[in-house]
Amino acid sequence: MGAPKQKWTAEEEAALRAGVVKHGAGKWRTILKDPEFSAVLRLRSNVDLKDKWRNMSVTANGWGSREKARIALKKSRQILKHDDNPKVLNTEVEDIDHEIVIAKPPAMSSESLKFTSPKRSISRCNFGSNPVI
DNA sequence: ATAGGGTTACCA
DNA sequence: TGGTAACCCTAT
Repeated sequence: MGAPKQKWTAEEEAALRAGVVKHGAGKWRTILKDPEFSAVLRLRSNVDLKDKWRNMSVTANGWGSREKARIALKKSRQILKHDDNPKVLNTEVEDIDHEIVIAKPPAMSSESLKFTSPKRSISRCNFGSNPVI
């Protein structure tokens, strides 16, 4: 009956950040196995790490909040049937910069004396390799 | 084991 | 009452 919800503390967030910066995102199991982080993330699970990282990335981003979650929640607060989506023409690609070097959803404590990246602004080097016409 | 989705609880 | 944070379950 004791389940007062485990609120994440700065220590946990720091360990999570360090783990992702050291090993990389998606390697929760490895991070959790690390004795250094396991000291703090000892009661945490791989799912918890992913959950926190997920919530953090979404909350500290362009989304005023977890709008996606909020919308899905506000929209119908319950999973709708698969409902067939006409799926008109869609030539848009998902893009998405894949992992690697994509860490640090929140802000840094006090470092980065060069890159002043307030958030994650992965400016692509322009892929439209279309040299004139 | 990892990623995604959905649900619940707590706080403002 | 609303929004945010966390936890559990399912699928890949």
